[in-house]
Amino acid sequence: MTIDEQLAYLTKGCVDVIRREELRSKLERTNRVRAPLVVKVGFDPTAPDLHLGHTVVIRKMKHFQDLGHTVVFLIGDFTGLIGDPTGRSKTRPPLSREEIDRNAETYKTQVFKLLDADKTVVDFNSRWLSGLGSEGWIRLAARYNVAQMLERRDFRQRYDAGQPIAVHEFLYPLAQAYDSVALNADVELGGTDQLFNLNVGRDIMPGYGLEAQVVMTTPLLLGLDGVEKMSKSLGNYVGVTDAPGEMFGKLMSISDELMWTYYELLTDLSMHEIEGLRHRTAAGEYHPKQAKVDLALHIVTDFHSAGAARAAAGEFERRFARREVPTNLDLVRIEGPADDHLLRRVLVRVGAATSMSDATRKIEQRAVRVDGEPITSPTYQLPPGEHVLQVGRRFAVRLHAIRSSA
RNA sequence: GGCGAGGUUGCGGAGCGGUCAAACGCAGCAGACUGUAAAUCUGUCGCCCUAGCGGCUUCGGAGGUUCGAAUCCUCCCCUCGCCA
Repeated sequence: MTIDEQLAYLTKGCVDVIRREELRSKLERTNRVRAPLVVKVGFDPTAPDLHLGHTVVIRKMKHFQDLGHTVVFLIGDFTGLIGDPTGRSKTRPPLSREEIDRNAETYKTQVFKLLDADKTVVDFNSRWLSGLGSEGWIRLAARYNVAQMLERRDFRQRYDAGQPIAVHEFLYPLAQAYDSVALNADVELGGTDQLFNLNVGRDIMPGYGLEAQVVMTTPLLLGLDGVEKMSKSLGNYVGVTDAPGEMFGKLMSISDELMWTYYELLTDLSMHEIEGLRHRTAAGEYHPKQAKVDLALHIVTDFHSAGAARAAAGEFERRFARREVPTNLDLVRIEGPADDHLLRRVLVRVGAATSMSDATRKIEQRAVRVDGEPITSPTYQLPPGEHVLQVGRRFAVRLHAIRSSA
């Protein structure tokens, strides 16, 4: 790859690149002396449950790794004690060493689906921050001034509004910045919300006799709804540990428009290739559904395998496009007195309905089928034996009904 | 500290003594359609049952007034805006 191609690959999808020329000269130098760049990304030590939104920056790490650079996955176990300022939270209760280690392991199993485990450095910032000492902290704090701190928007707003800003809140960006010093980072990546913190590292490094790091930010990923950012609490997410079929199905539910954003942020395809696909779709040469299937295949392959992705695609086609009964259904035993075989109760029991009322509604809406036959009676009793129960298009199980008087 | 505004069903947001399980929008769920769990349209959207102009529990919390309260009164808790 030429330097220009490397630049394009590394900056694809990024919102800020500060500064592009510096990144270029770092790349030129590294190609010359064959020393990899140190690329640092910080992660919160609290329970990691990653979804595709988090993978945008992780994928960017991968891009650096693809080009032979050293990626440091930095777990902020020390900064976690401070908590990134939100204005509300006080210092957080410290996580125990065991909790931190456990969370780190969870991170690894999820993150190494994208990153190369052998080439990734996992580190903890307590390693240098807890030994910094009072003097070190004072020296560090002396590198920045209040006016600079107030450039951070939430600090500025609170200051202007006369709301309190605790002094320790200023320590967070400084600690994060010091991480860059300790690692002698060439590049720091983060979400757009991290721009200020990343820039602090950039600002203080020269004072420690180091070259300022390049700062790059990745955008927030929109969730499946295409409106809100992807978040677990909003339920519009795809978890990196989601099963292949679920992942595939969720991805097929995004809008045609959002699909192109996902192509940009969730695949390694170049912008040139993506634009090509987009034009062919607009021209009617490439079907939008096929484009979405291909996107889902890419992503499911990344987190599972090509085989699992193909299987998920086949199952999806069979189940939703052709409306056939899915294969490999779970088998649930329904055993008990007649009352337990009331269809509504069964729906709740197997998780197809959230309440008896919900189950009744679904039956009334002709959404419930037993052995392919729509059931419309709210008082339907499941006959003994084996049955396939389908509720709506997305839910199906095999049932084994056994009557007993007890 | 001073002065205001408000807490309603997942979210937003009506209601301001009975016809309120509570308008409307979003999300959700289901149906039709289709190129998919896209889009669009329709229905639904507290809980329970023997399914009915049925029963029960909801409108920050606790009391009270009334035949009857989400709607009025009292106290309490919390949030938010403006001034300092």
